[in-house]
Amino acid sequence: MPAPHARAQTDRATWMRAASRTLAERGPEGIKVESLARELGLTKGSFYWHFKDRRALLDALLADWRDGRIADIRARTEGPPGEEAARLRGLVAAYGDSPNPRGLRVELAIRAWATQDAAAAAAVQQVDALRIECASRLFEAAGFASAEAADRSVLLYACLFGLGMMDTVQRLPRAEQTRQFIANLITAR
Amino acid sequence: MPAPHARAQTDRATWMRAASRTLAERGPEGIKVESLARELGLTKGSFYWHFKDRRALLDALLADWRDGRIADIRARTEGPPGEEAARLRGLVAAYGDSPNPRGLRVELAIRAWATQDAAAAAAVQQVDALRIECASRLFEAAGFASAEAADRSVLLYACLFGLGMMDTVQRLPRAEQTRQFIANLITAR
DNA sequence: CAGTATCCATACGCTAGCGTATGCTAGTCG
DNA sequence: CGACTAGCATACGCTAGCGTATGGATACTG
Repeated sequence: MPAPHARAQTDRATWMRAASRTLAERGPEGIKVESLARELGLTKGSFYWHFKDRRALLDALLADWRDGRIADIRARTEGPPGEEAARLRGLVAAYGDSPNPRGLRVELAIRAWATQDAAAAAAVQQVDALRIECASRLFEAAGFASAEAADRSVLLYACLFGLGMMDTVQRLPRAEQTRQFIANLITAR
Repeated sequence: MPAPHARAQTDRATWMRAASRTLAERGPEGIKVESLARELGLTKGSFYWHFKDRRALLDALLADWRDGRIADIRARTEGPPGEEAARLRGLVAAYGDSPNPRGLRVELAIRAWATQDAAAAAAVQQVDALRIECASRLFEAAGFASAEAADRSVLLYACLFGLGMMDTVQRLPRAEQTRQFIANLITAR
């Protein structure tokens, strides 16, 4: 019976997608079972069939986000040797591409959430640790010593999230040049 | 009748202080009239005498924060000429001093709030604009051209907030060295 | 085609929290 | 000493939202 299982996964994923959108737009407190149901044209009956309770949905969101981030980091940083410089450039440019894309909004929402929620904090911590580790390897391949490579990795992600929180600045005309300047400072010897 | 007026201000301020603590610890959604009342050993009767409604408390918090930040920036960056270098060092070291102090937690809570609330966004925007402006002047006094001074100011605050969001990294043993490394990169020629 | 599992709707109880209406008390003032 | 006000308490109505209980439909299975 592959069909029922597949359908169950699909509809559960539908709830998750709606919740993820809401997380980006209104934060975790904005994720309400009955609101999602209205939005999807369903009822709570469906929700409580797919999830034990509201918390289970939140935990599933966190797990999905964490796994997705981990896969993304690996994809961006691992690979055949000799292309570390290109991967580093790609990493630095990754989030800067579009202003406040969905991924960044979710990221910021979860990081804010992490200050109040242990599970969110744990997810953030795992993702951060791996990010620093993988980025450090690229910096080391670029010729930086171990300690400085780690420092620059921290700097990279701090700037990423920090700039994401400064909407005003992000919309300034010089925003693109500022991002370029910062990117150079991060990677420059 | 100076006494009644003074007392009214005092008790209003009591509500505000409690709300500010809650804002730092649980975010704006955590600020609930009846919770605060329990915490203060009072009742809603008192609250609704001092504030029109819950939103009035939130707006008052935002106004207080904005005014406080503006005063703080001015105090840190303005003054007699010739001491710009010292003031710049002080500015860079300001938030880095203690890990996640109350001020930073409030800051992050309000910035997260600003993604969903127009009033919070406006407050953040005003504060950001003045910060960039004042910090830029210090960088210019340090010899940087106008555009680069602005870029470095953005970088400074982005790192500040970004590092504040990375609790994990903040608690690492090398955290202090990392902060130093970043501070140097921000101010170095 | 009877049985069973899947998926969702309906209907209910319950709590937290906002806001209001009104009462009570202690000062203040004429 | 009566009237008035400031400051708070008490009690109420109301809504949003969580979770549960139960019924119904659809589709697959033997």
